[in-house]
Amino acid sequence: MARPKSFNRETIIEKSMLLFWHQGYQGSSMRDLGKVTHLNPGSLYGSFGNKNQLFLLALEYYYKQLTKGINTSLKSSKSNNSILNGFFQTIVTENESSDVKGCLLVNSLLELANDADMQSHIAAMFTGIEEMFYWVIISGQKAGDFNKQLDPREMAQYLINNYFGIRVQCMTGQTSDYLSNNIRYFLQRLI
Amino acid sequence: MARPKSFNRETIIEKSMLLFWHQGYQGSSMRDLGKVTHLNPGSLYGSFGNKNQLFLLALEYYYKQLTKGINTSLKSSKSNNSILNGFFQTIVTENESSDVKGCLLVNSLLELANDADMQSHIAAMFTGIEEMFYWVIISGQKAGDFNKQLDPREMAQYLINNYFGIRVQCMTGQTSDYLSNNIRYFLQRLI
DNA sequence: CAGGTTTATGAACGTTTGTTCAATAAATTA
DNA sequence: TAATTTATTGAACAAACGTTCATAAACCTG
Repeated sequence: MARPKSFNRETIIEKSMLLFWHQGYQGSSMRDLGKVTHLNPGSLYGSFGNKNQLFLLALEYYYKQLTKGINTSLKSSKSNNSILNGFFQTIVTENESSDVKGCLLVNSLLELANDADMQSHIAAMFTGIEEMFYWVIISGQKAGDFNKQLDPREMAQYLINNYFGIRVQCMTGQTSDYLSNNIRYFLQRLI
Repeated sequence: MARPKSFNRETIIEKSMLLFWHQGYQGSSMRDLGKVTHLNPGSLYGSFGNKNQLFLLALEYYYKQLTKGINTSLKSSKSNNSILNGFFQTIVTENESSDVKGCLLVNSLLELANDADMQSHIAAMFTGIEEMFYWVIISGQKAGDFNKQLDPREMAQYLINNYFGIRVQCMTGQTSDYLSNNIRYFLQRLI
């Protein structure tokens, strides 16, 4: 295969993802991406096609990272409302430590609202998150962690709605206490 | 004052607002704005300064339109949960009829996350909306429309959170039924 | 109608954008 | 070592960006 590539593909995707997350799609130029990845235009285009394709890889990478935590929690023996609590508290902690940037999926959904292809990709990821919530709730209702009178599908949609809300609130510069309080409040309404 | 302007200032701001709402800040070029307003660059710059200032006027205009409905409802004799219902149902109806575009304030908050000046402008508007919710709740608790055991400030923050959620969901192409169901569900939790 | 003042026009400016490509470098294979 | 294949480099491209400005047009005042 002649000369091998001088970089790790996933590392480049991660660095690109972080820039897109921080600056948005339109706010991240190919020159910016070149700087953070230490790659020249030719290498970026040669290996990733174009800006749009690199962005899709970044979205996919972000989605995997986001859902990794809750998916491993699901297989553990933790109580189901502590799983949800952990998921949302991670968001608060992350928001505290790093520069403000919310959720890459939500940001991108709103920024690229007129790109049908992008929309369907992101919508599918949100369905994945809702499904994750759904199974936590189903298992939580069996274990007695959540109110059994409420419809689990509606509860999952309620959680997605509040997930979006919290992610937007992260962008308004609210304190961690404020966010935690919000989370405690809407989670409490499922018990 | 010599030659008078050939356009109505507010009309231009409204048309610009609609474009920004539809295409985002970065997605709306000065040439696009020129087209929808039927104004040449010189006129736009002469009367509105630059793109950034025109955008701030558009935000302000949008905010006034958004809060107009609920503010007049507040002075009417309608029951307080029907005021909230009306507010959210208007969003669903609007989402149904027009092209998808969510909430200009939320969209802009996420798109321009690194612009501190913009952030503080938008954050102030959100505070305004929360305050609106707060007074509906206070008056609703007195009238027996809402649960008196719950803290009104927390309830208002809960509403803002779900407002953000619904506005994001509007962008995912959900049906009106889905959105209405979501709204019914989170409003129900205040009773 | 003449003089003065403001507005409208649209070509043009310097940047920046996403992207391409010929030239060079570094590996593998024979 | 020579031939071949693939990767890296960075200058260059056309298009689009926000913005400016000299000119022309239109109104008000006297």
